[in-house]
Amino acid sequence: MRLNNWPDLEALALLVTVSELGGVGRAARQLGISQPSASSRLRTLERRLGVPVLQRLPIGSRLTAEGQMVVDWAREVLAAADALMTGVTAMRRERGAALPVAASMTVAEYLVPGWLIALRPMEPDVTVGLQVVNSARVAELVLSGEAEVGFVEGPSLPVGLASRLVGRDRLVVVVSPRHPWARRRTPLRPRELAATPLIVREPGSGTRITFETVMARYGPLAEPLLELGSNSAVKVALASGAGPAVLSELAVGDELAEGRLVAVAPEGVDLQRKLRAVWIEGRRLDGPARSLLTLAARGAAARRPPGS
Amino acid sequence: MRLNNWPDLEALALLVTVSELGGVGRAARQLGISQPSASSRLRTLERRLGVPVLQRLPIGSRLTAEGQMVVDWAREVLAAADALMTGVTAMRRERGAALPVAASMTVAEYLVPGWLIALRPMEPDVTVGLQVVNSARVAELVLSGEAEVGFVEGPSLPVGLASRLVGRDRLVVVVSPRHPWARRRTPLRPRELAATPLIVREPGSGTRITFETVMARYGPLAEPLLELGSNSAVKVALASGAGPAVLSELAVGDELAEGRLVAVAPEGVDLQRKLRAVWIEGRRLDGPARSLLTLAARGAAARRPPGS
DNA sequence: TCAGCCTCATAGAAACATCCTATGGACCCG
DNA sequence: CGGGTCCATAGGATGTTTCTATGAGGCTGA
Repeated sequence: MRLNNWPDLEALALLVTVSELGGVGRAARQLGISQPSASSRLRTLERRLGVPVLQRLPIGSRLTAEGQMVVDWAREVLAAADALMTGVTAMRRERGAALPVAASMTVAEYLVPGWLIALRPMEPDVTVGLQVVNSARVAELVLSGEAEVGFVEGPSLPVGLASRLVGRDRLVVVVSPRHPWARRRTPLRPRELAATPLIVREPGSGTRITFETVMARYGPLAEPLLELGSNSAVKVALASGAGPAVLSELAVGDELAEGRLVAVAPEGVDLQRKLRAVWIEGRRLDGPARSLLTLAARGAAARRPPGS
Repeated sequence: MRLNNWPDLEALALLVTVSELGGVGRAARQLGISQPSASSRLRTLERRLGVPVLQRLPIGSRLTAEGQMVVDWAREVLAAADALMTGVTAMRRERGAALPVAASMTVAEYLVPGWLIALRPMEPDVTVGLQVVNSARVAELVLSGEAEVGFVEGPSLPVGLASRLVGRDRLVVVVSPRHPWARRRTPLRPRELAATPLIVREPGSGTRITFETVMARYGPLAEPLLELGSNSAVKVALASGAGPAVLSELAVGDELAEGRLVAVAPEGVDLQRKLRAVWIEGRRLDGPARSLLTLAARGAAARRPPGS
């Protein structure tokens, strides 16, 4: 992760806008900067990338073939940055949010920003506040009224709360492709898994609790190999070849799809868990809260696995 | 897509490094900048985000809970930016690349950067050159020796080329959740699909050719509603509610999972296609080319759908 | 108890990039 | 050939980042 030579997100956003509007000046106007400023920024970007991305014509500007690719990649970067900023903005509002939300870490990290981005065009004036806490505390916050909607993971559902399924998640045992388990032919027995020191999330996290609850009947768990405070810290440890880890499928979906990590399914163990929206029982949600729930549930419908 | 207030990628990379090394000064040293510079940049980042992310202690710095989230989100942003820069860097090298590669657009856009990032630690000194062209031209470039390895999509495989499966992809018919088809209960008949004007990629693209080849037997296709030059341009059109589009599943995986787009499967039509690495028949690949193929094939194994 | 070593923060000057307004060159159209 | 579009360049103001040098605080071991 070297520091230098990262592209400038504002320049990328400008380029994307140029590709949509077909002109440097038009894009500048839309983004509220002057045309020469846009022109110069795009030139700087091109120099930095080392590839011409724009074909300047007297009637506007079109992308080169390379520019096409850059724009598509840039959209991914900007989408991730938008998720970051949306999440941070929601976390910043402690008081005074029109829609206070509490979510457990995995849901907050991987799902909430997407929902908020989708919510924005539907409810442009609503400020959402986000508290990231463990599932037990989510329930407390919702019951006390400090959060209007909560999102929890894991098996238990406190009384007094109504809930709706917003997604399913599965804990997966993953190893680096270089790890011996990546090539094992014999199935992984639950007892062997229980006896193996693992890289896990910190105590109290939903991921950890779910795993320990499910594994309880297969005997005592070995001491963790390593305890880390976030999903991505676990992934970093995995990347350097360290032992098996337990993570949410949401956290490692891309890595599994691209073969950067390998999942080892323990035989006969159901590590699926439900992700639920919760609110005070009997209370009728309306307005922004209702919109948010609809969005969240829509994702659940799409994500439902074929066999269930 | 407003211009202002995007986070600074260099600052995010710095924060991620701090989280890994546990200290501002240590991170600065690793990134080759001075410690006060790092300190000031992090302060600017915090002010911009509006949330304290670091707990400064006399023995180092630890992340706050918010900082943990920010770091995890930032890793996603930086991964996307890394893919962009890796792709652009590979495209820039016209001549003199130790490993010249040609790829069709979908493969180049969604898979090649990941492979190159994974290849980097294995072959640190190898410069990869990337040409993004349509599948027919990929075959030409490989046969003429201008590319050592090629990646193609689609049904046809020219003679004289050996190939290896590196992934499967499926074309999907997608609509926005607001489109009538998102709620249709009756199955989509191939003939109705053929008769519907669609948003499609430009003629000559692998996506378009595959679709037209498969649909040929269901009667003549309606004139396209819109022809666009890149996957993400199609997605933008979809987002504003426009009619059905045909895209690669690779391009819309996230949108489907999050419910931002809805897939409508045409009844009984197999839109799956194979993604293949190709090279000159009889030639034995070794060195970096072999490593690249191994990486690509590894992804294919992980991505193989359960039923095949 | 205190020197030495670590941590991060602050100060001030130099370098750099971006911003703007104003202008110029190229093209199209009536 | 004027008037509209487009993008590029020039020049000066502004703001940010960079560096080196120094300060404040805490741990550690003599």
